[in-house]
Amino acid sequence: MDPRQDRAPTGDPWAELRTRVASEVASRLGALGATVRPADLEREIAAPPEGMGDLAVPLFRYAKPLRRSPQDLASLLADGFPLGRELTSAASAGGFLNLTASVPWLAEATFARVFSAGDKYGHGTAARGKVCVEHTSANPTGQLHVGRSRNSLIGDTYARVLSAAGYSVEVQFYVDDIGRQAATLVWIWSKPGAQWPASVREKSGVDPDRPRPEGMKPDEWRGKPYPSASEVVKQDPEAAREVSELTARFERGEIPPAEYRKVPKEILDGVLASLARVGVHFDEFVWESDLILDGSVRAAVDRLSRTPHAVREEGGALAFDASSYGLPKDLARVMITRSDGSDLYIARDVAYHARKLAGFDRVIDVIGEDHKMHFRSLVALLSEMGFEHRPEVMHYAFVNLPEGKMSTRAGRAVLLDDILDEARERARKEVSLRREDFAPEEVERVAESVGAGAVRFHILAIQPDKPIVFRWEEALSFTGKSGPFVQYSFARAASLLRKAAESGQGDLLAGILRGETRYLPIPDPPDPREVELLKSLSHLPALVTAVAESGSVHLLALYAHEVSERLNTFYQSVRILGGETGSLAFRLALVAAARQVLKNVLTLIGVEPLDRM
RNA sequence: GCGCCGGUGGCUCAGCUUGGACAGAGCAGCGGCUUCCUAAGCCGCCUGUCGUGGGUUCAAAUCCCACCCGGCGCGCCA
Repeated sequence: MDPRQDRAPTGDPWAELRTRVASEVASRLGALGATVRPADLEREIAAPPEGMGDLAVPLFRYAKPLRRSPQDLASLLADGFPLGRELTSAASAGGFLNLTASVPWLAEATFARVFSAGDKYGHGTAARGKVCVEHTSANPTGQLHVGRSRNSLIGDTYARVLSAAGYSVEVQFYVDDIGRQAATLVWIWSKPGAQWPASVREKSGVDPDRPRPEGMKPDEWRGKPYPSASEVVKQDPEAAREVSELTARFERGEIPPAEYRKVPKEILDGVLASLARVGVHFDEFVWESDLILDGSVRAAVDRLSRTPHAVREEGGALAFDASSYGLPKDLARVMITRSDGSDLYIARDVAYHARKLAGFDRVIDVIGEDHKMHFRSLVALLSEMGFEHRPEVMHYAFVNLPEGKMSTRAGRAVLLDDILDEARERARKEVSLRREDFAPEEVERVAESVGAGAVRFHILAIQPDKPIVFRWEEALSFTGKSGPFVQYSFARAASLLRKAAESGQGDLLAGILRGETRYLPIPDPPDPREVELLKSLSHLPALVTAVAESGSVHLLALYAHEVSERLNTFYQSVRILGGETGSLAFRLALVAAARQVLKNVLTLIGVEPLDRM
């Protein structure tokens, strides 16, 4: 009989207790004459300051209607509060009812969930709907810089969290292969070298008649002529005409998609290779030009042109008056097509979102804050077309450099590839210094992983709303609040468990991992550092739920740091193997649970858990 | 000019949604810890008018208003 089958508990260890406390308090307040909804009260339950228990019920708002002081109410409630097996004390303090959880109960509740759910600990148990997360969607015009990759990291992490919360998630990359930018690059590369404008040849340093140089990524090589070519297109009307002609021919079906997309595809592949280094992957690529070729864009424009707020401009361009959708007056005119009848980006975006809304319960876009207005317009257009649910958006602020805005054209951008390479170099030095026992391949593997972990964690640990001023030294930190610190803590736990198995505790450990933790002897009193760690471990399920709700992915990184810190403090202060026999099982369980929690949260934030580093 | 977002110790950031108990971390600085489970660690010390001013409240970093500073945006680019 698998013990996991035996009433395997799931979810948040605290959930039931909170509900019980809320209903108890509500009924007691009710007896005093107040009308209190348990659900409201449950929401109000907070965490008291350290050392004052685990759950705090604020009583201030009930004081006035009951004509008693909050302090009185708290003492009244604390007196004879039913503790059961979960609670060890109920105390009144400054208008709060503070409840302290019993450590044996919490240990049992947490361990049972961690070990029965394993890699799924913290994940939601109910299946939710289908959600589409679109992120990155960078124009295929060259290498990704760290500003752009903030989009990828936030989007990727959010997708992981939604999936953990029970959604069926599809991650999409929208490839704009037909806008002016990509078209410019397709245009320049469609010409033999002899026809390249001199300025492009010079500035890009690319000879298109030669194959891609050894060791150069395709996104770098293919992207090199972009700034200068785009300059030419801006200056020279003939060049601009050629670009328009090229896209027009493609839209008429005169150029096979595979041929037209050759260059964008190569750039995309290069970008994807870089993103893969930081653990970012996609399920689906939607090529913008397909939406044109299959008629979706035309259908969307037709539909929009027949809506009451459609406006035909003087030159013949189609616009849309969005003032009734709450857009600021001077921004309310949204342009949909050009005077020459060609459609603008938003027209194609509407077609794309129409398709997504039809196929998913939730549609989430991760886009930069510079697109806020665009998104609002998009939502207005979709509503006008009659879509009932709206796409949701996660905006993030830009990553700037100390010397100003990041700009590839101004040569002021930090490329994702470059920061990752530098991170790997530094990690390699650290690893070789510390681990002389590692084979060269392992040094390499760990260095890549630690470097990527540092970069990924650094970007992710900051609230998306906050502009980041990017500094190399900070992004490459391997200590303190960093990815490698969390990886290190995980490796340390993993190492200890290996040692435990080697030193004759294999059976004990195997039992713990099978979830046989119900009658684990708990030290009495437990060390406060054991309790702090245990409490952190118990908080993952509630956190995942909250982040799935709010999109505050940075909280996961901060949580990973908190667990690591508490694990290290605990680890440093007590002896686990070869310590007091009475506490061995409990401490091993703590380490095993911490290892599992760190693994799960690292996976959520896309940093690789390393068994050795 | 208008709109949206940010402004918390020397630096980088949590906390603000749902006001509550002394505002928390990391880095930097200073001082300790390794015959012992990975020192990428641990312990201690130092540093704060929570941009400014007003308001609401028993209670404001958190809510409201005004202003200041920074970022982003403001119809035929994406």
